[in-house]
Amino acid sequence: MDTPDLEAVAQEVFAALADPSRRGILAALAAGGPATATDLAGRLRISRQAIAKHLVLLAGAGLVVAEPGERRRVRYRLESTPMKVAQQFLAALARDWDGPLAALQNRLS
Amino acid sequence: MDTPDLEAVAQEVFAALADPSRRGILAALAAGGPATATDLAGRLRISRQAIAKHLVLLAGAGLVVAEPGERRRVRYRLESTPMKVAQQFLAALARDWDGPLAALQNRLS
DNA sequence: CCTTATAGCAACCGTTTGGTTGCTACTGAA
DNA sequence: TTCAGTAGCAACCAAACGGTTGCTATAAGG
Repeated sequence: MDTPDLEAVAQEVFAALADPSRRGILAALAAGGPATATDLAGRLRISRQAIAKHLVLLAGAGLVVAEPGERRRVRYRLESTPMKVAQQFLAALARDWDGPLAALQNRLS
Repeated sequence: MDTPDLEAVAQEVFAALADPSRRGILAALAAGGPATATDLAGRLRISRQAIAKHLVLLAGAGLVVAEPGERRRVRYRLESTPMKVAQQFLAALARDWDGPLAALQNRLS
């Protein structure tokens, strides 16, 4: 209802952002724009397959979308909306904690 | 650059919040106030030692602080400040992604 | 003293995870 | 057709993770 699968999205975003390699991929995409797994493997020091696995996870979390391009190339583009959901989740959590009457109030906006 | 050790704090918070048991512990603390590991083990369905390990990790992330009480009891209390840091981290990330100029600005290598 | 209840270690175990290597399939150019 | 480049799939491996059981130590109450 008020908390649909917001927690599920937040969990996936947290798990995705908890890994340094994944954050490196996201940073590379943010710095250089959409790129392929092979391209990303060239910039980072891990193999293309490892990148591909991370991209699958990131796509599962919605942080990245696959854009099939010409000549069998697949470019990945950043998507910021799930991160905003996670941000709201954090804000709601912090709000509940800071209220010393958190146990009494159960309302969510 | 403009990313101090903010990323380190964010990583620990993300890793801590990615686990359902850990979120359960935090929810229990938010609902019932500060509690001991033994007390938490009674509410959740995992052993006290598992709780204790999670509390060590949560304390490492700063999400929880240990308060030694009377009779060798140790109560754990929530701390929301590191979550606000992670929130800022998410906000900064989303801001960079959404700005299509960010790619050009960071392309100075 | 003895009992009770708590916290802190320390192994141990099954599963997950991050990463590698190797192979196959498809596309476009020489 | 052959070749170079890229994506996808599948094992495989070492390390980390979440959780358990078992033990020790210490503090208060009988």
